Amino acid sequence: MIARPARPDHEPTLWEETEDASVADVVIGVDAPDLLPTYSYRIPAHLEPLLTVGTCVHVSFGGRETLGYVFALRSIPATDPLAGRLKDIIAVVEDAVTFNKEQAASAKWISDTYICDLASAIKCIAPAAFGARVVITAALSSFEGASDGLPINQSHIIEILKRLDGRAELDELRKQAALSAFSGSYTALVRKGLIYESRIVSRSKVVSKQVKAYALGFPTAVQDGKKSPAQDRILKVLEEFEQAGKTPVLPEKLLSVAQSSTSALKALVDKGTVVVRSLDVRRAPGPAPSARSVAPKLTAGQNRASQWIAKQVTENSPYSSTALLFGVTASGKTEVYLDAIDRTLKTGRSAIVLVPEIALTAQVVEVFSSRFGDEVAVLHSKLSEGERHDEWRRLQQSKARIAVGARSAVFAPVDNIGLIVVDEEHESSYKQENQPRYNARDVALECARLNGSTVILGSATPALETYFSAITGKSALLEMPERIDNRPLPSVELIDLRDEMKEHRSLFSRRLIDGIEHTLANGKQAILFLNRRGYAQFILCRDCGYVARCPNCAVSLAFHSAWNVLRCHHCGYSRKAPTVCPSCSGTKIKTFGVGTEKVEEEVMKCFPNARVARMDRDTTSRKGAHAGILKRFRERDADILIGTQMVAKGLDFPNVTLVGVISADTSINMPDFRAAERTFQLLTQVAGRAGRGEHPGEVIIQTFNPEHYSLQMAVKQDYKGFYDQEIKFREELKYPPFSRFANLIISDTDSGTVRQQAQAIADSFRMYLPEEIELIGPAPAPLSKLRNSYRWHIALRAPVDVPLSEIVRNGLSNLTTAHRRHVSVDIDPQSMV
DNA sequence: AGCACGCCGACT
DNA sequence: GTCGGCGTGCTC
Repeated sequence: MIARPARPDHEPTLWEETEDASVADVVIGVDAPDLLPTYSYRIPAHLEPLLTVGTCVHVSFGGRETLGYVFALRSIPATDPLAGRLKDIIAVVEDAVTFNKEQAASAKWISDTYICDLASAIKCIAPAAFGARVVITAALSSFEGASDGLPINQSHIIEILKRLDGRAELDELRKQAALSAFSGSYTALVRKGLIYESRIVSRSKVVSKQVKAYALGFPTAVQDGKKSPAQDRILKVLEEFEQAGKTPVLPEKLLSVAQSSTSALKALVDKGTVVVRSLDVRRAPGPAPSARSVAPKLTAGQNRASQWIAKQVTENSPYSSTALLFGVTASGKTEVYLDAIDRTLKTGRSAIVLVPEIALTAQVVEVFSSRFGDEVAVLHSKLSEGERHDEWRRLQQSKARIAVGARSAVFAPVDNIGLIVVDEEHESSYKQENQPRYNARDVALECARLNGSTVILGSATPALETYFSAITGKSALLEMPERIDNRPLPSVELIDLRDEMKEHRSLFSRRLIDGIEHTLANGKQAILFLNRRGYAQFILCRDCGYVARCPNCAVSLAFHSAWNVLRCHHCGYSRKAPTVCPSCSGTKIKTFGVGTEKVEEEVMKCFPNARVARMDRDTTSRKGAHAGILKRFRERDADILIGTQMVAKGLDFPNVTLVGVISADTSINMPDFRAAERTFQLLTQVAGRAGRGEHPGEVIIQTFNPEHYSLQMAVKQDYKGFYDQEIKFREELKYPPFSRFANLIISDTDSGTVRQQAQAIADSFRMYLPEEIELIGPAPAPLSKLRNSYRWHIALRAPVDVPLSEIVRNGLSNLTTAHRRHVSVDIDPQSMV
């Protein structure tokens, strides 16, 4: 692709004064702060037919050349002051991975709402798009006498280029020349014609995987008369596939159906009777779907919900609507999703299904694939580049119309979205914890508004905000209060550890030990839940009180026995665990605060015959590890599954009759207004893993806070009881849903500077903040040092009806650029940590 | 982020 | 005069 130089200062002609100019607003793909969201370029007439929203274009920008993405197309009057200063689009880059019109609107919404630049929002939607680069190659026009009589820097560049055989990529040349003022001298050489440039667009390295596949060649007129039954069988099979429109055929498939060998196939290829073609194959994440399942008869509750949804996706389409599907655990929400998707596909539209954990995607995908086959595509962060590329392309080309995945699947490249399902909508994992800090549930609602789609928010324990919306009429409320087959909810029992500890000091109360013994004796399975990984929360020297702390973060190091290391759960720092105290050389080092590793050790000690599986971040880091552990447990190769919150959500194991919560106190004591809600949700969810089959389940929760209302309500599994109490507290203290928060995090490598900055930023905000917005702080952030940065924070609390993001954005723009660089914003934070 | 532009001192 | 060093501000 050769660039034509854009006219720097073109003179307006009469024609241009009377005609409007076609321009494209382009998002520039360079990583730079303080840029406008888009820059406008003139569209040369010959490129006009190629441009739509999302098209990748090659443009000149700020003296450089980069790629950008068309965000909007419009025409501007010749009288517009910009009109005379616009550059032309240099070229169109075809077949680039991009976004559609609705996604462009989503990106705008994300950048406005969560306060990030448009380019980062687009990076969420089309991450692969930014893999492409403009590569400029510089070549010497002539070797002879090229550098005679030139300024020293210019001849230096020429000499370097000669050494590189007269030709090099510009970046390489710049590096080799090692000149501080490279650009000036280089452009002078280009101007003089001593160096000429050529440009290509380098694409992302991920491409489709192609394999050999076979089809019939020209009509089989040539008969050599010889008998070759194997070849005949191959030809017969190929004819059948051809008629069904399913050629070319993969060799494994062809040979297994035809009962032939490769030699027979090879002979046919040599004769030309069969031809080889290449075929894109899907690098499928996970196993192929098992046999197709059929829709079971819906229960009364499922049916009521499905009827309402059916009405939305068929009659009300394309108007957007939202329903909270409030169904107790094991009430069969998945079946309602399947029914809704089926109806959506029948209207010719597509669907997105969000699940909160990667651990759950495999199970959900399995269920969905067995109903919808290849229509299902999977998207989550643990896919390989190739798998992601393939799934992405299948969705983009509408070969698959159901996208299933974690948070980022809300950006699945599907056209004409009819339905978005957000399963376990209350989960905090839908919130991205780095910039842009979007909540996929809220993005889904906005996306549905833009596409005119129906949204189903499913949960047994809805977020307070969601239930509040439903009962105040902002969305529909579909209730399913009964479990499938009217199975009873599990019985839940609280164990008061204060009493227990007086007589029996152990990780497991006597009641829990009894429970596990019974479960094992009956050939059933148990899940033990503890929301802390590692062996111990920290180690302490009994002689001098030394505690190993992270050098980069303000936290203690956790002890992991499997690797015998101390590890920081925030930054990943790790070092060998000491045997003697580094401070006093004492040997009485003790562990405190139990984690899942310790639970595993104790279980093996107390129940030596039980087969144990453990699932937490440490055992699931390897690709496919989730699926492996769950498969082992499902196939009853393990009796007890120990895990962190990944075992609490959505898993469906009919043989589990006992759930033990080792300690309910970790989440209840969090310094956060959502601590009670989190605790209630987590306990109710984990309790819901018990008794999903024919046998009733029981749940044993150990705690030092048995009176706390979130535990009391979890025992009764009474969401509405919990809601009534919690909503009063929220209203009294003006917490969401009666207000909205924005959290400003100020960070700096120096602890003194960060305090001053936080103070100055708070002062600046106070000057501009409308009266109804309350500024809380500044104060050191609960996690006051993270990855070697000291952190302070400022909380802003606003009434629900003010445009919070806009106000915060104004506040930020009034800061000095030095201050601005140290602030990161979290709109609607999930926690203030 | 990069790159142009402008002002300034050093050297032909 | 001309070159190159570095600070500032803009990028359709």
